[in-house]
Amino acid sequence: MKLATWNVNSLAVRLPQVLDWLSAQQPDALVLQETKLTDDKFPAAALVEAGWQVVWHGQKTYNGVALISRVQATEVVRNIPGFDDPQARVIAGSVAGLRVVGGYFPNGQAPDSDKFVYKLGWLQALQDWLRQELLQHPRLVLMGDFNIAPEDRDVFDPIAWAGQIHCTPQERGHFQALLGLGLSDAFRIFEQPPKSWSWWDYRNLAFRKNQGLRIDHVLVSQPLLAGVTACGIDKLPRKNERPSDHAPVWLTLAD
DNA sequence: ATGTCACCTGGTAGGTGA
Repeated sequence: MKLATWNVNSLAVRLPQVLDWLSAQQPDALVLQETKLTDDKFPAAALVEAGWQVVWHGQKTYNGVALISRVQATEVVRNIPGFDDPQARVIAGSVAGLRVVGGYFPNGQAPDSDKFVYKLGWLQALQDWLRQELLQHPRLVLMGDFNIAPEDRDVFDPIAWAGQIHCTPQERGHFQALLGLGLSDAFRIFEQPPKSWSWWDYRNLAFRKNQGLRIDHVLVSQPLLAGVTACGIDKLPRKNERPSDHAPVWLTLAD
């Protein structure tokens, strides 16, 4: 079984690349972030035509998430239950015996900004919800654009980024709190090449210089841990014409 | 190098967010 997450930075622009990637990789589920489409503009027909099922949760201009799967997702949840959020950042559904939670975590902009306050509140609400969700659905995968680099080895220049957004102790504390729920960072189950990133700024020739961050993650619950067979970052789409600034992160599980 | 990209409003650019 294969699962993946990809921040596409506008599905209107990246739909052809998503269709190509689905065709090549044949995942059981792919969660998208930053679709940047209202629900009425979502390209469901094109995905269904290609043989996929999809549920989505969007808004105007910003954010927006989707869950694409070979089998129709059930028990679909949009946003964090009980957390009143005007921003479309979460979609969850049950696929092939797994609870799949896709999230576009707030960026936070800067540690002294209002957006950072929102980010921390959102992270707390996510944690509180997932604690309950794991009781209902022990076989759970949380994946998406976390906008958190968990450790210094996830940052191309940890000295320059120390205390900056994505790297603050508060954000990293929240990441650890998610692990404390019994989740594991699938990427770190395996030996990985050093300087593995999932995002490279469009500016500064960052991809060419491999100056990036690992901020897109796949976390698996304890009952799934022993069945994880591989996890990686697919840099190929980042080399496309008109790429997203993020690369897909994928996971394989024994059936 | 504050060097890009995507989207909005409202207009043939400027602002916002990432």
